[in-house]
Amino acid sequence: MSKVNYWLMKSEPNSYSIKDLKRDKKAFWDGVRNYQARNFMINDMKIGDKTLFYHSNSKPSGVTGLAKVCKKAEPDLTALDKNSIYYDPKATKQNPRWKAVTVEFVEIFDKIISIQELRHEKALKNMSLLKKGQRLSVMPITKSEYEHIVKMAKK
DNA sequence: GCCAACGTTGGC
DNA sequence: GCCAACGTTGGC
Repeated sequence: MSKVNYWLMKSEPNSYSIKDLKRDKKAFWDGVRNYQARNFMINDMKIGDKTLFYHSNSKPSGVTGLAKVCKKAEPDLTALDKNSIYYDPKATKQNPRWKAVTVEFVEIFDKIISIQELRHEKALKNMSLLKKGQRLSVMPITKSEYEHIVKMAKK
C-alpha cells in the first residue's frame, strides 16, 4: 500500500455542497475543466486518498468537511453532452478529454473553517490555497496541513 | 457586482 | 510559437 496523498477539493455549495455529498454518500467529481486539476486526478489521486471539502464562493468560504477518494479517474462524459453546462465541443467519444475521480463522504464539520481563519494560522501560511491568484479546484496539500485543519475543526 | 489573476483560444 | 483578446474563478 503506497502512501496516502492529501488534497483539497473546491465546490460551490449552491452547485454541490458537503450536505449533498452526505446525502449521496458518493459523488463523481465531474465538471473539472482545468488541465492541472484534471492531471492531479488522473495521475496522482488514488483510492484511499484523503481530501478536504472546500466551499468556494460562499458565505463564508472555507473547509466544511472531509471526503476520501473511492474510485480512480474515469472519463467525464458530461463533456460529450450538449445539454450539460460542462459540455466541451472538443471532447469526443474516442478522446473524452476530461476525467474525474469519485469521492466518498467521510464527515461534515460542526463548523466551517473559514478562509479568514486559515489565513490566521501560521502553520498554514505556505498552503497553496491561500496564495494570491490561486484558482485550482483540485490541489494537493501536505499531511500536516490536512491534520492541522482537522484539528481546528475539532476544537 | 467588482475586478485581479490566471488559463485558454486563435489569428498571425 | 507569440501574444492579445477573451472567459473564468473566487475573494471581497
